[in-house]
Amino acid sequence: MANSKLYKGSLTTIILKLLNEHDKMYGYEMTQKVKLLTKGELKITEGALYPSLHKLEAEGLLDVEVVKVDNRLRKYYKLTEEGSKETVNKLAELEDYIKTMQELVNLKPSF
Amino acid sequence: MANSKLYKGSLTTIILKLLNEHDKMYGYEMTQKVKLLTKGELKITEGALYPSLHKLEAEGLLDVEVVKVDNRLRKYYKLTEEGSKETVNKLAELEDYIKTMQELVNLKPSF
DNA sequence: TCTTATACATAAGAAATTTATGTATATTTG
DNA sequence: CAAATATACATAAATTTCTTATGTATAAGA
Repeated sequence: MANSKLYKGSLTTIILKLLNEHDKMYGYEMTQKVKLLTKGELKITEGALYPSLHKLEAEGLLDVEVVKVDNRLRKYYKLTEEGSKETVNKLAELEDYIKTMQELVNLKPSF
Repeated sequence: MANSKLYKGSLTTIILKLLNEHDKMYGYEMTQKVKLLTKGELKITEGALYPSLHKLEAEGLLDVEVVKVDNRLRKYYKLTEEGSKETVNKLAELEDYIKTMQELVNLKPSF
């Protein structure tokens, strides 16, 4: 519940990265995966996730396939070709940002 | 003009870090410093910066001192005691976040 | 049976930016 | 010397991107 707040702008990249490695995933699965991978550091809330998925789909970066499992719906998302390209961009962007911020916070009193 | 967009939430930490190393700085100076330090990667816009400085001051994290130089105003900001404490927290928070995100983006197809 | 987990969804509100303007003085450049 | 650029502040409107709060429905576990 604590400080698992996202730095705004990173959620899209997280989604794309997950789908880049997993071929297809559904929303709820993503929330659990991130919780597990980050040991609870990061919590993707459903209120942020589902609208994001819809937006990415509308932009043509994701395709969706609805499947019924155990009498419950699942919406499996996967990257489109355009989505794969955008993933490369977004990951590069994030890594640049991380690098830049890391340099900033590591600056010594001498700068 | 390109992709120098900030991940929302990081500006406050950047300001605090700058003041942690520099004792006192004025707003315009911060924009130039960050541009220089990050080779243009990051651009702190004045529309974001000045309201942030005002907020930090209102919260008691910064003290301000107005000085006239060359017939122009400068507002020098410095950390209060509380501001110094908060700087430690914010930096730790950011480093945690960076670490977590880096682990996420570096995951291999095996995860 | 009650709670928790699974699985989707949306709306209201908040936070933190971007973009667009505005004011004013100083300096550089053609 | 006029015009453009740099310095230095400021605020308002719009946008983006979340959080928080709700809601629906089924399944599983205590």
